[in-house]
Amino acid sequence: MDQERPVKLSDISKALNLSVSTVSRALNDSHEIGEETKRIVQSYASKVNYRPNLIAQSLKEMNTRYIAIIVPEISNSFFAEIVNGVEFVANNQGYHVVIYQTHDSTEREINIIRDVARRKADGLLLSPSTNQTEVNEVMKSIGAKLPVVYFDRVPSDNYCHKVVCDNYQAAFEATSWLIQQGKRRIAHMAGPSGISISIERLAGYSAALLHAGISVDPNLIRYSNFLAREAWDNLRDLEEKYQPDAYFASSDRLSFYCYEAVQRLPEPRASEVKIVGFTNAPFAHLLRPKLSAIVQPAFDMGKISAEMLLNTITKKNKDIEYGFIKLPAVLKNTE
Amino acid sequence: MDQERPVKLSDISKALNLSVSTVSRALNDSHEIGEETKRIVQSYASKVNYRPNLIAQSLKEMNTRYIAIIVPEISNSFFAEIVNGVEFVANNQGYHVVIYQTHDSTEREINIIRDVARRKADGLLLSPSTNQTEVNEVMKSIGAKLPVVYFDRVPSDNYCHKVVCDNYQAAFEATSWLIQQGKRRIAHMAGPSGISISIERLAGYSAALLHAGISVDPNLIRYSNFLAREAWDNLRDLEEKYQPDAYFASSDRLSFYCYEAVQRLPEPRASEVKIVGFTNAPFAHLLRPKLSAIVQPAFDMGKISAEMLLNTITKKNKDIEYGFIKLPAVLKNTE
DNA sequence: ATTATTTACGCAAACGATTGCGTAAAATGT
DNA sequence: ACATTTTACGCAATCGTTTGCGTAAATAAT
Repeated sequence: MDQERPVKLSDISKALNLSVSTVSRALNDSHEIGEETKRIVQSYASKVNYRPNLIAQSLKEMNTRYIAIIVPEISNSFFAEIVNGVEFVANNQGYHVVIYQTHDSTEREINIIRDVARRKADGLLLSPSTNQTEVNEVMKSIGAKLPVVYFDRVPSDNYCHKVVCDNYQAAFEATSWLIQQGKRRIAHMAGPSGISISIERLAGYSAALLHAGISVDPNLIRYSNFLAREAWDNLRDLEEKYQPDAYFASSDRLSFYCYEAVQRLPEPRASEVKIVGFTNAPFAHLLRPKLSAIVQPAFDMGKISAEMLLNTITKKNKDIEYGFIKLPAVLKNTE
Repeated sequence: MDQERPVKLSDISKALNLSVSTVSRALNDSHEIGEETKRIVQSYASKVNYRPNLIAQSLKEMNTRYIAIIVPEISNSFFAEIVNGVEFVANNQGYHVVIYQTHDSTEREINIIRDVARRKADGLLLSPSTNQTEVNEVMKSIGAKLPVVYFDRVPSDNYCHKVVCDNYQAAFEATSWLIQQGKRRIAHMAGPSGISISIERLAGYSAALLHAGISVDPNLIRYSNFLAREAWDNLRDLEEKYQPDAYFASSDRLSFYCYEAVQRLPEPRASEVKIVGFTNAPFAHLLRPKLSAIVQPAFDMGKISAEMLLNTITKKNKDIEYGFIKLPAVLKNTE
């Protein structure tokens, strides 16, 4: 019906016969405006439903009061929980959080990072995709000014803020538990090689084996990028050639793929092969036989990441003290 | 090291001894700029990594080239798939998608809607929370101009764009299947009363019962908002007093709560009670005993929603033809 | 050769807000 | 009664773009 455009300051100023600057100051409760005028302006503004145009505000103030978080996949419970943690602290401090997902595509990721920079988000939380070097290039080319905190998958250098869980320790515990269950041919379904989490988890896995006097068999270690196809091929090949008696899976998705593959095996293997995997899926504990789970403190990781980010945003001081937080993960749903 | 701020048009104009307007036009490949000048400007711009400030651009052009989608919970597979569908078409048309979640809080939802409006998103995809009337108020108060498409949960009036699945039909089929399995005391775990999906699913459930000559027992119908607590209380109460022989669950979460509650029952009930629920969880089929699932065409719903939205954004013509799309859902994972 | 047109650029005004500075009138000080 | 401060407001610049219009020089038309 009434295609009324949003009301702006000049509308109010005309209606009230005041200057735009007076209206602006009145709405911002400036001390240089008379009480009476303030009342008039404020009541009129709320009557006509005035809302400041954030685009204009951002342009003037050079900040946007929102932070962006880029994750591979929002449906992944681990990342979803991280987002929740981020929102928890950001919202408390008056920041909005906008969420982007990359679907593990470097191209999309770069596209998004560029966009976030050009839209002048006040900060960025990033779990970079497989292609670290390319992403690094982009991060450099966006002309600084954009505070970043990396989480989960993090760069190796120390001149950035990082929040992770103790992947080495978690992998060590998980593998040790499998060994303790009598397993010795433990396959490791790893994520993409080269990224931090894969490297650390592999190290923990290997250390646990060696610690138990079991030699590390490279044939039992399989890297999968995030395509389902690769994982399935790896699983089939492992079953055909090596028949592991346990699987240690390095991600949510890999855990479920493993589980499904094992369930399809003929008995008694289907119920003998044990699986432990990284997963924060809230309903993983409903599975029978059990899927043992390394649960990461995702919510806390999100909270801490956001705190670090907001600190570096608000702190104008140049003495950048790069933070590196490592939280413990716990092994759950064992019998 | 070098805290170089992003380069802007005036930097280029100074360096090249040209006016800002010439630089702008050269970069936009305007016909009124000489080929030679264009080359110089463009090559210099790419050398210094110039990226237009989208805040300034948006302010001038009065559009932002992004759309927002607000969902209750990103970790819910149903919504995650919808988001994927939305991204699929939006990205193809040069729009970015930013994702917000409300955690089913009306307060957060209103907050976000206001923010989206003030940041001048070009459009909004919305699955409104429980509190329809309050949200409606807000939607009216933001001064039109913001195209909206509702999906999943939709308002009852016909003066808006809507995309849903055929909840009535799906509920009818699901309930009929349970009846066909010999169940007669079928409980319905419904979502919040009053919202579209609850109403339609209840209607389908009731119709199926009546169609089979079974009377509808109000005691077996339980509404739960999105707090786990309510669902658990309802489930316990149902078991204590009525011992249903089947459950029809109206959402992802309720499906899993039901499943867990039933699994905890003593045998033989635990394996006799059948459950069918709305869920798009990718690993629901791994559960034993089975959880039968009504799977919604979420990706397509997202695609269609985005198409409708982008149509109304680009179409300047006033003849607003409100669309109402209803897609079929399928019953899967039955035996 | 004179006029008409095109080419290639610059000036300045927008977009909607904030803010430093200037200045009348009112209030205060002496 | 006169100087000084305070109060309460308006003017205009600014944030980084885009774009309508004006205009000198170059080219084309007659």
